Amino acid sequence: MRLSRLALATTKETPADAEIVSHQLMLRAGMIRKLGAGLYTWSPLGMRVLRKVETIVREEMDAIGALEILMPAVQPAELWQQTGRWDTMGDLMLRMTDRAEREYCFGPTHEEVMTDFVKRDVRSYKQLPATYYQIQTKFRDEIRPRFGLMRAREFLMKDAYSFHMDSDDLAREYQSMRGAYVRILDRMGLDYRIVAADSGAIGGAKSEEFHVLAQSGEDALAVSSEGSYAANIEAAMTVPGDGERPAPTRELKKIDTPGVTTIAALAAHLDVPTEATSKAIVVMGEDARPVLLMLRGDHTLNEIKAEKLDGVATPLTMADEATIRAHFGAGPGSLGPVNTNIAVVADHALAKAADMVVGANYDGAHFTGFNWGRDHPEPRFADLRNVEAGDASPDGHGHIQILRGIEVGHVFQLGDKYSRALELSVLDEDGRAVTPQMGCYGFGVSRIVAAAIEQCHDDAGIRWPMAMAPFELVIVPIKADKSAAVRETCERLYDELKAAGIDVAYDDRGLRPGPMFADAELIGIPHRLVVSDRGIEAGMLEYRGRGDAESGEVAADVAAIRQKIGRG
RNA sequence: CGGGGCAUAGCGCAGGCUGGUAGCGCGUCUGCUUUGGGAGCAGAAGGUCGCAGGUUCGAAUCCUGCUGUCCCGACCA
Repeated sequence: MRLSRLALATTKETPADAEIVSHQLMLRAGMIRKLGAGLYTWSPLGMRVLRKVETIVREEMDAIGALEILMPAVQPAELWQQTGRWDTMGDLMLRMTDRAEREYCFGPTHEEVMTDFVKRDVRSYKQLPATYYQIQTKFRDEIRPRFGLMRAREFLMKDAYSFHMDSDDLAREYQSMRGAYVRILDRMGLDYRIVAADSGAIGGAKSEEFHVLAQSGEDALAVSSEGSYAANIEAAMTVPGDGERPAPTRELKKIDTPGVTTIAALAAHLDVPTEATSKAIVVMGEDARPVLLMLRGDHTLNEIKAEKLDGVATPLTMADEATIRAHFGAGPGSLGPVNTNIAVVADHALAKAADMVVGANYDGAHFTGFNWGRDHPEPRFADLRNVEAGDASPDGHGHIQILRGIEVGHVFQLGDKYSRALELSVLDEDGRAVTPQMGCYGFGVSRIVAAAIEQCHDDAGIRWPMAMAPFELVIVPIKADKSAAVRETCERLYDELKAAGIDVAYDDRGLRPGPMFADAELIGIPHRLVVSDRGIEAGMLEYRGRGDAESGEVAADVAAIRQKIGRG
């Protein structure tokens, strides 16, 4: 590609409304332009990157036998009503009405349409298993779109769906798809982790997420320092800990703690470490009565774990102050298990605690010397808290480290949630109707472009991994307008490199060297060749890799160049 | 949806308090000179100051409403 024809639109200045580096660099490099909140146009330069990602994804999907299709972006409401998601999706779904007042949505995902498609054609076990995928634009009306493409409302996603006669075959395909994702990310050369995940609103059993590691990542990942355990912090287990609970040594004693409503203030007031205190959180139960959740003072509640507790309302709802006062006689900050008949669920970390500090259910008072069994019946113990750095790893090897990640892929074993709701049924070998098991597998095509930049950039701009770069190599002429030799050498190299299958850019824009170098670095081309009279006289070109500190040389012929850039 | 910003030339910003000819930098265009890290000189184009009302002789500026957008929170592949 001749850069004079690419409509490059780079800028020196960083747009004011771009917060994270990938958003800033994509705007500066002219890869995308904002149309509205969470809506972006991809420029010719950006499209080159997007297409490279799509190509890798498509190749790996095809390689595991997934079949490409393309479903409508606009979907009738009826299908969504059948699975109940027309109501449960809420405002995330962009809804619209046609001229006949029929209701539609712009698809935020495609389980319903996919299942319906299979239902029309698949009748026999002989037609399964089958895996379909598409690369398509989704729209999710995010409450708060942000960070450019990282959390856009309209985005490009590869979504795949598989159908199976039984869960063993689903598990097999799940592993196959997981392997394809590993190969996709390996080919892209990104540093990533696979973590156990909560399956969230989509439902289903086993699920794992693929995260590109980056400091700006929105997700926290709990990863074992020595073992293989890795989980999204939302789903990461904590280890109960072993040993016996010490015997009580102190009497239950009420103490005045006026104005003390936070753990930090309580610990300071009593001159004890925060882990010697406890915190009480009141959530609504399934029967409209509240449930008291108790954690060690220095721990934080994992709301997903809390929501899954038997007896706790879904979605998790914090009790308001009026409800709390009605049941406890005190406000938040002084709550505890003593003298209540409210159901108590305590985190494992409190199971081995003795002589605890708990709220007294009187404003401005706490108890010290609280002991389970003696001062309150043994509560139900459960895993309620967020895992923290330094915790023992659940797999028994090493401790937990917290990493930040950007979720770019998610694989689920869905089970029969959608096939059952949409009455998909096929006949097995014995002629019995079976509801197929489904898997679904998402991959954020546009998001991974941003994620790659978050992981791969420097002060000068983007440092694409080779597989994602808009061009592999750029030819930069020096004083081309003065030197026929420079022009001829550039043209010859450009033609020969193209013929050799190298994705080469030729900067024929006639700019001064500075802007050409700056643009090449900003848009992140991995290899650069500089053609000048003084090099031509020596039969050499200047070569510099995007990450190199210094320029080197390479002979001015295609074989030498190919060797230099690892394409020999 | 709650809280907080912002909206003036293609981009980044000043001006606003104290109402009176709309400015700066970058970019763009023309000419000449330049050509190894975002050139110099000279000239030029480009703005219903987000929208709608109001106050006023007069509004970018003051008042009211609306819209858009960004940030924090809850939510989320």
